[in-house]
Amino acid sequence: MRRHPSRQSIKVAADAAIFTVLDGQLQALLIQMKKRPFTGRWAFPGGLLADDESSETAVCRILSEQTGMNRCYLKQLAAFDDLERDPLGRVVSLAYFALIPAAGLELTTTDKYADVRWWPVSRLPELAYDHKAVAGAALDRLRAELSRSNIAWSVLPPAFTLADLQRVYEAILGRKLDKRNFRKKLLGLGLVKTLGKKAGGAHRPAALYRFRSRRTDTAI
Amino acid sequence: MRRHPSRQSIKVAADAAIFTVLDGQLQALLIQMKKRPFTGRWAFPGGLLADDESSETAVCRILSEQTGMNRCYLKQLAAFDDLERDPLGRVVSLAYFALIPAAGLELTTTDKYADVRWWPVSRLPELAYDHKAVAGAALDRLRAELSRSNIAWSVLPPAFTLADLQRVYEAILGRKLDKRNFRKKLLGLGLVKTLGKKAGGAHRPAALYRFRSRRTDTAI
DNA sequence: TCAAAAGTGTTCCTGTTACACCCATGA
DNA sequence: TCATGGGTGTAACAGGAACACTTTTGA
Repeated sequence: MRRHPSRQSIKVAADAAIFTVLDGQLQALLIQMKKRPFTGRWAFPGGLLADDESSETAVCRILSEQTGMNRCYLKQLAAFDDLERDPLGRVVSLAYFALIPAAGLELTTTDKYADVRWWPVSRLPELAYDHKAVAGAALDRLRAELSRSNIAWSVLPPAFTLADLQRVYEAILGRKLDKRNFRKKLLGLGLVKTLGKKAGGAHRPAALYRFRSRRTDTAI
Repeated sequence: MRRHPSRQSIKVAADAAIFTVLDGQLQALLIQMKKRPFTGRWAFPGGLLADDESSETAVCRILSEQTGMNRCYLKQLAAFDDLERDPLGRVVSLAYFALIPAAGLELTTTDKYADVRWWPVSRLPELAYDHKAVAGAALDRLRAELSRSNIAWSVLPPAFTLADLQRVYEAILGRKLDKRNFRKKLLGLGLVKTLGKKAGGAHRPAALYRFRSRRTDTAI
């Protein structure tokens, strides 16, 4: 029996698990809650959808409001719908994830939140709602995408060295990679193209590369 | 600005893309709509969540009501939330998918629907809502799961031959597989265990196998 | 004895891993 | 001249794909 569908009182929210590579570490963008019952806890940015908004539109608006972040390419992660995930009422959350460059992003939040900042994923604080599960799923997915797509591109500037790229991979995967194998594979994929030389630090300059295609596509 | 969240009027539904292998073909379970504007069109079983139901509970209830199907192990596919996906109002759909045995399932629907039946995925009728996109995503996912998990188990009886298993793989993937490679790989995985002999048809009897573990787990 | 499906190995190719040394530069 | 990070090749291995004949049975 369908039970009073016209009186359904479930709300729909969107949450965003945003990652970057900063200081050689994979980091996640979290906001600190003010309102009860999660006062002081950290959470992924998120909020309810407007009636005339798709979840993807909503998550972009919410990110802009709660973190100061604009423009991003998000992918849908999953729906989270445990009955008890929000103690204040029944809310189904559509979670998105993305990898973005931290450089040039000025983090600012509203007075509804106490703070916004990057947290290394290896040392996340206690999270509100069911965001620990969201974080786990997003991390798994991000790592899976890394080998299946060119998602790493989104975290790098237009020109970069292969060592830069390798550091991004290592930060996301959380383990060291072999330099020769990494270069062989990446160059073999033909996704990057060499440019000139880098006036590098105090040592031998590294070759600079750029991506052949700039879009973050699924499946190489 | 969050726009009147307390007055949000989005509804949440769950849809189920159920597949089986029947007559050597991959088939999908569809119901035929009566109500406008999709009168006569076919759709995946689905409906609104009750307030106290998780989407997974809801999809099981809905399947039981609309198709007569009980007990199933569903996996979440994705959320579909185009603003225009339901012409009667804003409905976000959480789509699930599963592979089940057709044998022993008596298909029955309610008077809200005109019919329920299996349709070969190679010749699906025109679908209601955005169910064409749901079907595409479910098929992609089903095929991906096939090589990553033991999902094929759910479509087979307790005892089966390797030829049976191969036919299931071929039906789902939509292409022929090499017999020797298939057997080598499957036996190498150590997921199946031999039993006795089959009093097969008019020819050499095939060895029977059973699954070592009966549960449909992700990742072999 | 024949028709039909069951069963069986090897070779090739490709992609992944492990591994150590020389090069170019600025300080 | 030296410290530092940049850059390079090869051998072993594993997994996937192609490919054809013999075996067992009931009719």
